[in-house]
Amino acid sequence: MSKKDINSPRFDLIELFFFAYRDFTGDPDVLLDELGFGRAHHRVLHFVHRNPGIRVSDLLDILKITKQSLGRVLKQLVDEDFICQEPGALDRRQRLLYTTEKGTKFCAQLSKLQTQRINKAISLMPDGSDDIVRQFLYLMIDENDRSEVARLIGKETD
Amino acid sequence: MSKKDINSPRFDLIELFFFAYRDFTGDPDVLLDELGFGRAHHRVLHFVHRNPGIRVSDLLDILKITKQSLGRVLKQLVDEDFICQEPGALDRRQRLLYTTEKGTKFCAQLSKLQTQRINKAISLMPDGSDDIVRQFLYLMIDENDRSEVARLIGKETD
DNA sequence: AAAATACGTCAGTTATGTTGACTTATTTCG
DNA sequence: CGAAATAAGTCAACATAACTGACGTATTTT
Repeated sequence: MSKKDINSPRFDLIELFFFAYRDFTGDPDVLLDELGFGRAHHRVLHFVHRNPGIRVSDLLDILKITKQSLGRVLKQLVDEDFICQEPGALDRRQRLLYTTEKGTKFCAQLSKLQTQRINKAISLMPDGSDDIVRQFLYLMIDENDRSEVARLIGKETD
Repeated sequence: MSKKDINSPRFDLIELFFFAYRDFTGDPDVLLDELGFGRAHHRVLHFVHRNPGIRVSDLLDILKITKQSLGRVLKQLVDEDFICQEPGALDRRQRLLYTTEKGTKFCAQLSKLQTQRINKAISLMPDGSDDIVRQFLYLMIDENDRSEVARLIGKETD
């Protein structure tokens, strides 16, 4: 059996994933910090921006946190006019979530930073690499959740 | 200009990265929880295992956390016999860190879970995909830190 | 002998998550 | 119609893992 057989731990990929994700999430941290926000705010803002009119309970499903945790950061984002709430037209118990203009602009700033990092990386790689990377990240997700994620990211954005 | 030009935010990769990393780190959480440990313990244990005899200050550099934060989890890992400390032979101020047999075994369990997830994903992808993925993750790291990471992951493990 | 270094520790704070219990408004269903 | 279910919010208490700042101790360097 060879030294690097099928059961060898993939320390390289494990560690690269750790460092890459840390720096990837580190970019927005600076801007968030200036507004007194953290990563929790970023996640909420991002998924509201990407899913305008999302219900609170669906946002909880995506983020997999509790109502109370979400409540705290959501309240701050609403108070500081990054997110607004509208009662549902069909079901008025719902408080559908939207980013305000301020929220949308800030969100664009944050995703621009992350996109720049991604584009710089991809630009140094062979053609078609982005598809490979996309496929890898998709397959790293729990099998049960893949279809829901596919639905989420399948949105057109303009 | 096309609808998806060079400046379009890469929402798909941004979100895939988020979900993939969450599930990737979620695997070990179950085992860690049984021992009353968290992800902080995992990171410390992992990097000590991969860098036997590492100095505390070098571990701090890798993890980019404070001495006080490390101190808490390290103390628990030492108290519960997952990590041991030896005074440096040349400089006795140092407390060089090693995993105990117990720590080594537990570490192997954790990286096995993560390796399985990686191998399952890679096995469904074209040949050579792992090199592309490795390259991508490497290029996502801050340029300044890449050489140090390269040194870290370049280790032979058996 | 003094200064620098490696490490540890005490005290207090913050961000983000948790559980459990309860309220209010609204919709659904027998 | 009235009871039950649902969507959302809130209060309180707690856990984890990070942070800052200050200080102590052993050891090495200058």
